Amino acid sequence: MNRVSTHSNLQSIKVACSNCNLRELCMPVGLDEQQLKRIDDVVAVRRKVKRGGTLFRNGEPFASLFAIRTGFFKTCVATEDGRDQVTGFQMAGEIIGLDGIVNDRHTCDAVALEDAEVCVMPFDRIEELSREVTALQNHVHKIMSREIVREHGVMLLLGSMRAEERLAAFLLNLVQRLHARGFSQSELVLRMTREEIGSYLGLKLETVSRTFSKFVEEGIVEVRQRHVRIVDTDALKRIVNSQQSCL
Amino acid sequence: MNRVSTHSNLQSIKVACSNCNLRELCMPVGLDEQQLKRIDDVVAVRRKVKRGGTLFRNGEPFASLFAIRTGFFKTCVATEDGRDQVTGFQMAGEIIGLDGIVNDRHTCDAVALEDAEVCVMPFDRIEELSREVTALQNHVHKIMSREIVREHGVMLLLGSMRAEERLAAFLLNLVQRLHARGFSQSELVLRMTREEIGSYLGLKLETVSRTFSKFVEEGIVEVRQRHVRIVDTDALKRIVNSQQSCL
DNA sequence: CGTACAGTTGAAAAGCCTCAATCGGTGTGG
DNA sequence: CCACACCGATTGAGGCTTTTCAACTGTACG
Repeated sequence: MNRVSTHSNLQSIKVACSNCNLRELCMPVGLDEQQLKRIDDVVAVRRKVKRGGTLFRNGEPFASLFAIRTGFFKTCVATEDGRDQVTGFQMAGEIIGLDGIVNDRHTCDAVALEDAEVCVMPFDRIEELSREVTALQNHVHKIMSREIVREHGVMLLLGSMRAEERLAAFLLNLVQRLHARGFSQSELVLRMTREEIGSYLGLKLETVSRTFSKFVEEGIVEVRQRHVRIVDTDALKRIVNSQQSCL
Repeated sequence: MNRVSTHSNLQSIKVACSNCNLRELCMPVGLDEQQLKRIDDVVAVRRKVKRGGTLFRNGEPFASLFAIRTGFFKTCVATEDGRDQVTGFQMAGEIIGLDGIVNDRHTCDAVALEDAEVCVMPFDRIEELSREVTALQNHVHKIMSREIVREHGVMLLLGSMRAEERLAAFLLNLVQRLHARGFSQSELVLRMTREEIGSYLGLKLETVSRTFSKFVEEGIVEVRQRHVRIVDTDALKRIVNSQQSCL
């Protein structure tokens, strides 16, 4: 099932971006041999996180960015009064921890939704090397900018979409990212609960569940627990761009 | 009224961060004489934008970041179907345009809500110089990370707060940022319409208006058009951290 | 096999939105 | 200088979406 399952159980194995099959996702392209070698040195160690475990927590000192090798994470922020908000779901090849740079402390929690392994990239090493390798510098900037743009999209979703539109947009986004990683365009396994989906989408879990049921009734998707099969992708796309645009 | 109103009308005046009174807001601190000089060279020109004018638009090629010298901006994203979402309000000393880095095109509009002037900072120059001046490199990273963290906060607001909490959080945030720029802690002039506030907060303009009225009734603020005087800051803070936390 | 937890579904309530009318300031032209 | 128009803001009434509370079902795991 998992395309990227060729990792060793040994922590001590030589970690090398240069022959990592996820390189195209988290590293810059078009590097020469020598630059690749140097980038290998950035990734010092890998780290495993069990399902339910945290990669980092709000308030912890920030030292490294993490590239996800396998597994699935959520990041969430919380207020003092206990309310919390999922700010994103991250999968293989994505970079996590950018929030910690500004104050040298993490400002959210990163929780593994399934057993995961990440590449630890000490941020001072990244800064050091990106002073010398222009492509890496540019890449770091693009990754951060991409995260800003992604969050703009979430703000649009939270600020102006109704429940059906939110869930449709969510499913399309997930399946698109999974497809980019070699998975199906129409089938996916949700790694998160209805409550976590709801938190991300600004909805209560009951509303998420009801909206799923509605999609099923309308023949747009098939749902069996966390297994989702998208039957009518175009219908989902139409829902996202609806906005009762009969004007 | 405007603390930073000593700008010249001439475009050709020597632009220098080294003696800009906003330097502490947009540039790194602790630079030596020589580094300051070099940073002066990053800011090539200034640009004026009239009220209602755009600094950049969605789809336009990205080349520069902009540091706001005077004036007030909003940034907004839009869907094809015409719905749009204000993603932020920016004031003097803040950096705008980070969204453009990832695809070399801007992905949102930046609109001046009052006559404004910005420092144009070509991004390739920034990258070039930040390879040599570590403090600048670090600063750029922190600015981007700060934006990511800010957006996390907006997501929390949009995803889990009710109208009163959103408006209270909004007012507290605005007045805090204005205070950091030498303005009053309790009085402010809104540069945006109720509709723009609503768009940012995921509410309709009528709801914003009603919520203002409610705050007035409760003696928390005084409102005369866009002039707002915060009478009871603690009450606003209590509203933000409410979450019917009688648990 | 039973317990715990995730998910579903129903009914009622709350909150926000929509539509509509009105008010108030600002700016313009007669 | 006043009348009018325009735009932003306010307020009311009714409707719709989502939430809340509750009961119940299904699945996973010891």
